[in-house]
Amino acid sequence: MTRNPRTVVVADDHPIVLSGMRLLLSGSRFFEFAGEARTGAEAILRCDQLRPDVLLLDLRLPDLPAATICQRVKERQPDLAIVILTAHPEEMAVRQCLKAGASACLFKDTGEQQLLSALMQVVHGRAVLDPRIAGAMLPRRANGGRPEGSLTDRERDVLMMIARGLTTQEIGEQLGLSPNTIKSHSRALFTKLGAHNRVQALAVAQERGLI
Amino acid sequence: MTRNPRTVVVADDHPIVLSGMRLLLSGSRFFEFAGEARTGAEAILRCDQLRPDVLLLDLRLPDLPAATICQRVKERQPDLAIVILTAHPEEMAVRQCLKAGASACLFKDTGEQQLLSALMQVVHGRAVLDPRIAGAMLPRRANGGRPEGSLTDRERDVLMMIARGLTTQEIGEQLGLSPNTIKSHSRALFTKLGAHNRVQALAVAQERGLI
DNA sequence: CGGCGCCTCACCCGTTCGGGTGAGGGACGT
DNA sequence: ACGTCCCTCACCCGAACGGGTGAGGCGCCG
Repeated sequence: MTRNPRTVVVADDHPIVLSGMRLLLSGSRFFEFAGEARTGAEAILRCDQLRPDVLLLDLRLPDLPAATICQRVKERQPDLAIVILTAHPEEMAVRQCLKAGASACLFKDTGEQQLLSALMQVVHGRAVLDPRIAGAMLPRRANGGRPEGSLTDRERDVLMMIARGLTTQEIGEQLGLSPNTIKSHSRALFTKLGAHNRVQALAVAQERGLI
Repeated sequence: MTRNPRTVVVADDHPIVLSGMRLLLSGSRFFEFAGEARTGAEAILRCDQLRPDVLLLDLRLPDLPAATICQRVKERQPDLAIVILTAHPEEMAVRQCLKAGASACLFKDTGEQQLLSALMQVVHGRAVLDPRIAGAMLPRRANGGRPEGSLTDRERDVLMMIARGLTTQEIGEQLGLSPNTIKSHSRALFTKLGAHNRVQALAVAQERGLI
């Protein structure tokens, strides 16, 4: 319900990424490109100055290790969400960042919509790990090795039926379940997709190639 | 179903736009950033060299009028789709470009997903005009031979915004209209599409290739 | 001019959705 | 055995949606 855009600071030594992110964020009504940094020191400074909601942090900056930056920034702003961006999966560095308070880790080849949706999830308090690194990151887990943030079987069922234009009631009949159950699954998948309603969920799912 | 990605050449004198487009296109499995140009002459050259499917063309380039570029390029490659990008709505220039064979005109503040969706439509042979310029572009016609049962401009606008996951309220704000008006358009297009709700409308529109 | 289509907006009403909370049972791994 | 996750279902409530009806303005065509 918070209609104010979340402010984002982007820290990356590649200008092309900065401009790309600026464009990307300016295209979303949910986010605002608040500032940029090309070094770790600058990133810490910008966060102090601008008090953003999110720090988008390149894993490799010329001056400081990303984990150090995470730690420093988190000391000052525990509520800041940190999203790590990396070109190559460097397990150790990523693990250290997560330990230091980062909320998410994404690859630089992540699609725009996925990136936005991941940011959306992060500002809603969820952690997001790129599937390609999530496996290495989480050898544990009680569930069937399902990647963080992906949908359960039931949620996928419901998503498909939503995509076909069925109402909650109809989906319940189709699956032989109570409408309440369908609503539960809907809510769950909306949260996972960072959507506020079923149409947004479809938009996100489409971008992710889920449907 | 898995087609080859459509190749795109981007012509713009703002590097930031080029890099933004490169990032955007590389995030879509439907398109490939084939090349870039900073001048009109370079754009024509690149199209000759690369034979792309789409030319994304800034309305204002330092050396040549966009309409001239459209004409030159179309002479050599009639099948090339040209999409005009503009920061400000310059009616005359846009009109000339369309007359010279451009397939679409979009504003530079167009969101990523809208832009991609517009490109998608263009490569499928449809014309796309930004709503803000479409009005000025088409002062003609009470019903300019619109096929029976097809959507009006406004209805299409609303449909697109519905597809992006916006609520009735948000669409109204976006278009500067009352929510009541949006509801009227929604009802109209639902009826035309034989849908009972917006999700069904999207399903139908998708089947018919409207989006 | 008069009709028609489109765009605009209003009000009312019932249904559906989205969000919050709580809870029980089953499956599985530690 | 315990924890965790998933699936199931319930109730409540406010917001959004879908449908009906009516109406004024505008532009175009006959």
